[in-house]
Amino acid sequence: MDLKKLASALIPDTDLLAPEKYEEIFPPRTVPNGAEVTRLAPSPTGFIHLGNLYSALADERAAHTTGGVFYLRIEDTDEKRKVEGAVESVIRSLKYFGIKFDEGAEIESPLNKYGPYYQRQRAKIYRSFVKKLLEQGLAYPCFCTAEELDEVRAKQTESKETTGYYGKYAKCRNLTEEEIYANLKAGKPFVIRLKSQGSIENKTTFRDAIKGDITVTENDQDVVILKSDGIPTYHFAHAIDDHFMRTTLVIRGEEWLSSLPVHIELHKVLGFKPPRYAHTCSLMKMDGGTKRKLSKRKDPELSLDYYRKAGYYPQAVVKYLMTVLNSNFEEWTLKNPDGDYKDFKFKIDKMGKSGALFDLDKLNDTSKTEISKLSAEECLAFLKGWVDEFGTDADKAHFEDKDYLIKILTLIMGIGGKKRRKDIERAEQGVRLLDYFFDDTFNPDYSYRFDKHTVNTVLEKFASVYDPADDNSAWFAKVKAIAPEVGFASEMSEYKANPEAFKGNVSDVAEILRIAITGSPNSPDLCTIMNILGKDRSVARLLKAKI
RNA sequence: GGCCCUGUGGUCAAGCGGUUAAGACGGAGCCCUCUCAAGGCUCAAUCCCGGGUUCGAUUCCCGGCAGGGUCACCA
Repeated sequence: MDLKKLASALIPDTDLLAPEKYEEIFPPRTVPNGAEVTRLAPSPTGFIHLGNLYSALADERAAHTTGGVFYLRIEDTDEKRKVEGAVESVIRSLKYFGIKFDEGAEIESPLNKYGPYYQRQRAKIYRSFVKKLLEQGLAYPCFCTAEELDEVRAKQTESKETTGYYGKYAKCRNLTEEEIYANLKAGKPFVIRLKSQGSIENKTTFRDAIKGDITVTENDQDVVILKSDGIPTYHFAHAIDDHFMRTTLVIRGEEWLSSLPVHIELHKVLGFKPPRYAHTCSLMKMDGGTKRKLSKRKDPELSLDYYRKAGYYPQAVVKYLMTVLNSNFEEWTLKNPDGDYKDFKFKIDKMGKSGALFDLDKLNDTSKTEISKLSAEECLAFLKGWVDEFGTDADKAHFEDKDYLIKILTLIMGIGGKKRRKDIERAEQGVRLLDYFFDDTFNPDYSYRFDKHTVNTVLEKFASVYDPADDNSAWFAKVKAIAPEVGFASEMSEYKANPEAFKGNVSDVAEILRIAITGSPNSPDLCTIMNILGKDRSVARLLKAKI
């Protein structure tokens, strides 16, 4: 068979570059020794999720802790999946979490020398290599229809054989020259398949950067490398792109592990040295007693928008992910509470080998801790950012008064005190903590644990003696002074020694006042709250709260 | 089902043949305290099972079992 002629008939393009040319066009990168070149290669579905962020963070850290390059490539080989604006959305979302690319699709950079970074725009490159494989007899056209393939698969499943296009099932593998040209003449659509040289009898070990040594069986499937629309499949594009973009470390989800044999064979037939691979485990979730992979259809928490809407502090999400990525990160954080996570020595081989259950409690704790380290101004800026996008009209109006909010936040965050408070976990919840400082959102629940007389006496008495000029101890002295008037103990020690003798104690007096002022039995320092509210509003609230 | 990956407290996990089996989150309790939050202290809780190898296995080997992934002209 004249393979050269066949290759030209199948790939009639007249403007293809010789495959060897690409080695010159995309020369090895000049990066320091040991530097990793990594990439994030999403398909442009527009849905960027936690798994992408997780992977992107690993890529970004692997590249930047070694002085390497992290780039963005768009895997748009599947026309059906394309969504408008998806690429910008990926970049924007990752940027929100502090992850930036050095080069790639839609990235302004002088480094963009290995593009184009959209696979559809790389069709010529792929086709040049497919043609070469055809000429070498390492690939062949296949005219099987989807129906035929389905039929074969059904039969294989029924007889419990391995499904796929291989061995005796590879019908088109041995088509004669006449048959091929006849099919071509008849205008039948075709795909190009790899003529696999492997056998499942041969097993080798392969070193994965995360999983360590794994057993791989040679590929014997005649996988499709070029689809009938002339665009390559993921497998083929991966081999070509990661070779010519000079990727050193391919970090991807472990769902790719099973197609590793295909990728190894592809690199082999193309004459490329494979990159190193790191297969990460998936983020899992507990569902009805068993673990399962986080799913974008079922789990809203997989979407990054979920975290933005809930108002998680972006850096906290990143830090949480870092603890999942490298468990010794947490220990490092404890030693370097104010350290930049970028100073941590990320190691790809420290990544966990088993799928981690996504731990919302831990994320919450991380977010709370991160927010507690902010200055009042930083916290205000963060909350305002959330309010601008997701807040109510009342929230937006409240956020006009910057000075007032700074006072409130200084109190809520415990700034100036011995220890920071950790009341704000997320913006969505933190903004609600502000409600009682504004009359329009003050929504008290006057459920007192004491009788009418006691409550009203406390309220009236305190309203009459309250003076905003009082410092904390003067304020508290007044609270204590009221206690005996309603039969409460004014000293805790006194009460504890003889609880039967009193109806209550100072803390109960404070509770009544607190409910009146804030609408809730729990709050930060009441004296300061009243001070922030001012005398008129404080007194008004005390009197309004009578029953 | 075939193939591959994984298996230490409720969760994330250190651990690389001999340890009282770290730490963090969560839980319980105590202290502090005008409540809450924070903080401090304390406690409970783990090596999937069965065989080997070995003086000794959580660590090594084999076999089960369990969980996960994957079997497309999707990535």
